[in-house]
Amino acid sequence: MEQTSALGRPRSEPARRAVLDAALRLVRRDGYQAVTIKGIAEEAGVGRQTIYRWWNSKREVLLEAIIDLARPIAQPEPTDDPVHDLRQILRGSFRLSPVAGPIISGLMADATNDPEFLAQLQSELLARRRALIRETLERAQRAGTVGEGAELNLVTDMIWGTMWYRVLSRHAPVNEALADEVTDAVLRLLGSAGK
Amino acid sequence: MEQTSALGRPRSEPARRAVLDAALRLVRRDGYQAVTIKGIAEEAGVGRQTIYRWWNSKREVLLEAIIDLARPIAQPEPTDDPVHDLRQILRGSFRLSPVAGPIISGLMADATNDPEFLAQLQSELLARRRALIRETLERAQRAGTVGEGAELNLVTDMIWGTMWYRVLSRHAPVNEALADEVTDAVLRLLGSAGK
DNA sequence: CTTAATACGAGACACCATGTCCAGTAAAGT
DNA sequence: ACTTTACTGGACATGGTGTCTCGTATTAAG
Repeated sequence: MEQTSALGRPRSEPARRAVLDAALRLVRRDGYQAVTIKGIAEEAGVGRQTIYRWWNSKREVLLEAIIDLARPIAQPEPTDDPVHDLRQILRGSFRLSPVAGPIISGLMADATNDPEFLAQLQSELLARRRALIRETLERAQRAGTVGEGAELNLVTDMIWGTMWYRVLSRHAPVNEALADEVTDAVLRLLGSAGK
Repeated sequence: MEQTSALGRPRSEPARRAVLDAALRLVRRDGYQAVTIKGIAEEAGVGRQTIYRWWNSKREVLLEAIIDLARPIAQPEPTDDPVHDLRQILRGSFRLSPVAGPIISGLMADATNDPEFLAQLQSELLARRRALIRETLERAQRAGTVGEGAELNLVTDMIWGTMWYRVLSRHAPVNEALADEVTDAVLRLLGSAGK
C-alpha cells in the first residue's frame, strides 16, 4: 500500500492518526477479535473507504498502530551499562504489555495462516525487538557480565519467550518486579554458564 | 454447558467427535480466524443447533478439541529418568505444534478480553501442561540433576515460554532438534545454577 | 406399547460486518 | 481554470451469527 505520486491532494495525516488511535482505543475496550473496520471508521470519524485505501485489513492497521506506539517506549537510549539497559527494555515492554499484549497475540494468531503477513510481522516488529535484546546481550558479553560461550540466540528467545508466556498466560501478575525477576534470573544463569 | 438429567435421548458421541474432528481439519486448512460455526457444522454433517447446544462459541469447541488431541501425545509415561521425560514432553509438544500452535495462539488471543474463558483455558490446558514440566523438574531436583535453590516456577515459564516463542514467531524451524536444544540448554543452565 | 423428555438434522429469520462501488466535495500541483 | 488524488457518506450483495421452529430419532418410565 504505497503511494509515490506527488500529484493531487496529499494523504491526510490527521486521518491516519485518528484511525490508529481509534484502533488502539477499541482493542483496549473490546479486545482484538471484536475490533472491526467499520467500528474503527466510526470511532475515528473517518470514511470506511479511507481505511481500505491505505490498509488491507484490520491487522495491518493494528500492526502499524503498535509499531508507532512501541517505538518510543520500549526502546530506551543505550547507556554504558548493558545490564541496566536490559532491565529498562524489559520494564518498558512489561509496562506496554496491557496494550501490546492483546494486539500482538492477536496479530500472531492472524499470522499463522498468512505467510506474507507473518513475514511482515517478523521483519517490522518481532525481529527488531529480538535484535534489541541480542545487541544488549552482546554488549554485556563484551563487558564480561555474560560468559563468552553463551548461546545468545537461544538466550534471546528465552528472555522474550518468558516475558510473552507470562503476558499471554497470565497465571501471575505482570509488572516491573517481574521484569526485574526475569532480568536477574537470566543474568545469574548466564554469568555462571560461560561454559 | 452441563447436562445432568438421565431422561430423554442421550447425547450423540459420534456427533461430538464429528464436530471436534471437523474443527481441527478446518483450522488446519483455513486458520483459526477463518473457522466458523457454520463451517464446522457443514464439514461435520451436523445441524448448527447441535453445536450451539453444547458449546457457546468456536473457541470452546477448539479448546475441547485440542485438549482431546494433546492428552495422549504430549503426556508420556514417567520413567525413572526425569531428564529423559522432560525431553520427551518437549519433543511431543513440538511434534504437536503445527496443529496446536495456531489453535492455542488463537485461543490465547480470544481469551485476552474474556476473563471467564481465560480462567477456563488456564485450568483446563495451560496449568496442566505447566504442572507437567514442574513435576518433572522437581523429580530432577530430587535426583540431583537440578540444583536445590533453582526457582522452578520461573524455570517452568522459561521452558514453555521459549518453546511458545519459537512456535509463534517462527524465525527458526520448529522440530525435535529444537526440543533437545531447549532441554539441554535449560539443564546446563540449571545444573550450574544451584546457587 | 404408549408416553414424556431430550437430542438430532434442516432450514428460516433478523442482524451485522465485509469489501466494493459510486457520488459529491476538498485540497494539492500545473 | 483544470487535473489529479484524497476525503466523507451512503448503497449494495455476500456471508456468518445466534435464535427459533419443524419433523424425526432415541432413550427411560409407566
